[in-house]
Amino acid sequence: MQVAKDTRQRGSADPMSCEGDEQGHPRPLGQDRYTISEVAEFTGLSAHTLRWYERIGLMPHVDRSHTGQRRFTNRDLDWLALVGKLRLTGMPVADMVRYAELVRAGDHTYPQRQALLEATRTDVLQRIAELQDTLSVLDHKISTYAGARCAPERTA
Amino acid sequence: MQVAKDTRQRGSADPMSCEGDEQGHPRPLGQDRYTISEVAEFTGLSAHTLRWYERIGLMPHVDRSHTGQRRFTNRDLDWLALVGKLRLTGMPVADMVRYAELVRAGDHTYPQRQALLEATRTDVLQRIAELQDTLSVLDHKISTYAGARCAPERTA
DNA sequence: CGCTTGCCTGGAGTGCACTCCAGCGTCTTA
DNA sequence: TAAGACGCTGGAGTGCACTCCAGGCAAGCG
Repeated sequence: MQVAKDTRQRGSADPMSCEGDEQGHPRPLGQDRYTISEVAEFTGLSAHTLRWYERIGLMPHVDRSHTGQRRFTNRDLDWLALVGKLRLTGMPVADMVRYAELVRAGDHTYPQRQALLEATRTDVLQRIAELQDTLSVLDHKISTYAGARCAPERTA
Repeated sequence: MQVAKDTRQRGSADPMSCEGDEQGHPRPLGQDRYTISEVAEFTGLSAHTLRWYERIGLMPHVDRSHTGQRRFTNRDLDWLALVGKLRLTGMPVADMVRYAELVRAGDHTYPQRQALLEATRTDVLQRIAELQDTLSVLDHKISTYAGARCAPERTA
């Protein structure tokens, strides 16, 4: 399990790549091969989590050094950035795995991927609306407390 | 554990109450004493969850009928509505319990409650910003898929 | 050469927020 | 008054998303 030569260098972030063209990371190093701990520090995920993501298929298979250590590319970093965004939306990991599978399956899954993202988009819009609603509730209560003239409600 | 007479009727939602004056529920029944299943249907929480909320101190102690069954009031419904909102913000249940404790502790905790809500508010604002950021990423990717002219990225 | 540091693996453990169960009592409608 | 729906309790179980562990390579250094 630790003999996978350092093969092809997967041309770094070419500006026309489709998965992972988000907004160009600060690119912590000029390099295109990061160790797991570099990626951990950079993404805020733990090394454990990164390995786990790979195990469950949420990462495309990551390159290995000649001794079997993971070497992440800029493309991997971009993918992780997308995953991070999707995670913020509350999308379950299983759904992200499904999306990753579609990506792995090839170009012919474009329509499904688009549909999935559009569903997510709808979701996000709704969540934003909910939060704004919540915000107004909070503001209301805060102003009540600010003008602290309020009957003792439920306190015996 | 099942002898708690139907005592005081805790004057229903008087318009100046401090906890739970959000936006007036559709008030499913004209009554002020609801069974657990009514509340479950109304809030979307399960009866299990309602009992659990009470156990962990997230509900003020709920009235009981003469046979020990729970009888929720409009005020309880209002409280649950607030809890629902806070839950949407991703606030951990433990924090909501802390807030509930402050409410139980009496009026002198107004400043802490206000601080807690303001922290939550900041949180919510940040989360909205994140989601809007995510939204723009999604829109970008969706439009990429829509104009489906995109190189075969990571698919062998 | 030995030591430290970093990384590897499969599998077990954790924390959160429920969710369900067994076994029992109560209420309602026929 | 009998049947079936509803409610009660403490405690065990579930699903998710990590998080940690033991035991073991491998590279760099004094």
